[in-house]
Amino acid sequence: MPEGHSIHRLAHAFAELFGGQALAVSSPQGRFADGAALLDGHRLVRTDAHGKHLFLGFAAGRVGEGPDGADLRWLRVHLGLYGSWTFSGDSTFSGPHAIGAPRRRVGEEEQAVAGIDAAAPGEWTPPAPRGAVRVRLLGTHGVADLTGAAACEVVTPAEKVAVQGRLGPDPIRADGDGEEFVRRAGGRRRAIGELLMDQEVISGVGNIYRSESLHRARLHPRRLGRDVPLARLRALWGDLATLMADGVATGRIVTVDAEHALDDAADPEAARWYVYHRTGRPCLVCGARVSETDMQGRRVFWCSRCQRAPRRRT
DNA sequence: TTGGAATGGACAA
DNA sequence: TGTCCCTTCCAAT
Repeated sequence: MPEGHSIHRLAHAFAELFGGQALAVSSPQGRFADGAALLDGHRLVRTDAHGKHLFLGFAAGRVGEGPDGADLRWLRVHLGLYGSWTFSGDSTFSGPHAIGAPRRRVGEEEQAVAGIDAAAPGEWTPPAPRGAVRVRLLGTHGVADLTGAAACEVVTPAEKVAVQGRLGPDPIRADGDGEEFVRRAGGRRRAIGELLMDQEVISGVGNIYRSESLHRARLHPRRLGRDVPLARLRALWGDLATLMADGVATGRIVTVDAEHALDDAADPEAARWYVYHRTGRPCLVCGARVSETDMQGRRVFWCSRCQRAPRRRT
């Protein structure tokens, strides 16, 4: 799935494209029909993102049926590994684009959906759903279709709070607390490569940011949390905050500093990432071959020279 | 035509 | 630890 930066971009996109509008909510696929009925005709009034969870807040009352009230109905969406949102709309919509599509090809960007021309306002009609669309949100000028999500449900404000309470600090959020990350990761007997992927320790980090931030920090993925000095954990948090904020701004994960970027036509990924999906290729910093191993069912990459292996414990 | 793999995670044993 | 779920799409048959 897209990592945390994409979810924050989605929260911004929904606020810009649909904020304040009463939306027609449906489930073309049918598997979310009950949830869609709870939201249909309600105004989207808030959006939020925490880690990889997207929250869309709808006013409790339908338009014209009494006050909105303080209570919101939140649509909680977790894209999982293959979920995606696809947007399209008229010429006043910010162009048809998909955010968070499954990235079959590594390095693929958020891309415009081909073959859809922007229509003038009033002449636009929503396209037929493509694929198994779990939820369709239809506004005045555009539509957003959700497919493949691992989680999609309507929750109460209290339930939203409960979900967030289980999540670790998010480096992208204003309330993201680096010291909380240090507390949750420091002293732990688990590998730092596992801790970074544990959403209760830090939320929003995915498989690319994991390998890349550890390389930038010169930390081996198997180094135990308790063996990482607190100052280096703080630095790791700070670097992730910078990298992920950049990801929110650009929609791309780019972790290679300019001084290390290669202009190699045979290896276009070389300009973006130090080690991710670069097994056997030279490290951009030292030239040693990039290594790969499995860590809890996911691939993790590192440079065997820049990131020294921890001493074995028995 | 089939089958992995893809930037996750919940749950059972 | 393993299993399962959700969808897409390209490489290998």
